[in-house]
Amino acid sequence: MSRNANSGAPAPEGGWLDGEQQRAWLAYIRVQLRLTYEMNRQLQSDDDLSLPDYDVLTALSVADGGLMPITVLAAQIGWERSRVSHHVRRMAKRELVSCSPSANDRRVTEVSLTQHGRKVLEAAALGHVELVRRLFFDGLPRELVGPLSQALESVYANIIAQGTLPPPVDWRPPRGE
Amino acid sequence: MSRNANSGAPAPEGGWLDGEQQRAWLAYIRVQLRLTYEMNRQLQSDDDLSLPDYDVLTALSVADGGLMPITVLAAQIGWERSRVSHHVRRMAKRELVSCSPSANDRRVTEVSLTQHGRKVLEAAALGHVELVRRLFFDGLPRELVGPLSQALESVYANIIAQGTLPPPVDWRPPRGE
DNA sequence: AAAGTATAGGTGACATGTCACGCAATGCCA
DNA sequence: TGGCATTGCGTGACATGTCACCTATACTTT
Repeated sequence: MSRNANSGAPAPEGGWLDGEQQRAWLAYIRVQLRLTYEMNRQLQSDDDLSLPDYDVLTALSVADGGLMPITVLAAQIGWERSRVSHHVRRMAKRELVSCSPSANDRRVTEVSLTQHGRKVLEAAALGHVELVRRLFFDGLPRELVGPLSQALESVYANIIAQGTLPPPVDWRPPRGE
Repeated sequence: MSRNANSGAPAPEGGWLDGEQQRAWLAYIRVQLRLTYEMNRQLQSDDDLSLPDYDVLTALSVADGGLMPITVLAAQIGWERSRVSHHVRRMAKRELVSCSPSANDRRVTEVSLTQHGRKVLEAAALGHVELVRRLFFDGLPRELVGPLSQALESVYANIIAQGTLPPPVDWRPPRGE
């Protein structure tokens, strides 16, 4: 087990991950693949929404005034801007969101939740949350919820720091170190 | 559906997740979205492989004889069979894998790693693992690796039990570990 | 053995995601 | 004020993923 302290050089350099890390990584990948698939499927068949649709609606629903520039939205949900651009156009065609140019800065397109979009989201949230609880939390022992959060939050902070996408607007690195 | 195993009834029934769960879920979603994006991007630009390509190659590389029926492959990596079918056809066009009918059961298509495919995978693995270490494990305190594995393995077992996709062929429900 | 059922896989239409690139509005500065 | 880089987005071409449905082969029953 833990033969090495933290961020020294615990891994076989230039090679693989060590045993413990490999176990964690395999578990992560497996969960990720199936969970994404299942969520997509449930939303699609129950609510006629894709998981990406749902991500967009959720982000907008918690935004101030249910309204957000495309760039900000992209940073919130970790997408490229062009992906957001394509996607909101399609969603606008389905009346889930609407896009309008900002008066302030005329380069900016503000994406907002429509009445219909909000209703669809509220309807979908129930089933989605139920699925998440059933697939994810029903399998997760109570005492591991905290450590899991801590672990993933650490990882997230690191991804923000090291990755190529900009952080969400409200992001601040967790407690000093 | 399964009854609530936690006698404390911590979750608002039919409603949202409780506070701790919400925290875990938000962390999970954030990590998932960005990490997937970054992995895809790195493989694409460094090795001319998509993340799905990599998943397929990896699964085949650990298979007995580097060879696997489509259905088995699909179960291993948590895809639908038709997705695998489409994808391996494209990969075959790029000489990364090859498909041939099984002599045993003539419904079966065996997918196998080509020499070229194996070389490409080996070349890509270095950079990919490096990225995983940098983005994921460099941000993860040593002492949380174990709990994280445990948590995700529990979740995975539950997803297998509750989900719609078949388990991998070598999967057995975890017994006290 | 004929008929019915289950299983492996493929296909076509369509939605989605990515990349490279383009345009227009803005900011900067000599 | 006239360049010139920067920023916010959109677009087109193409790769990818999903669903509904199809065929062929194997298995089971009668």
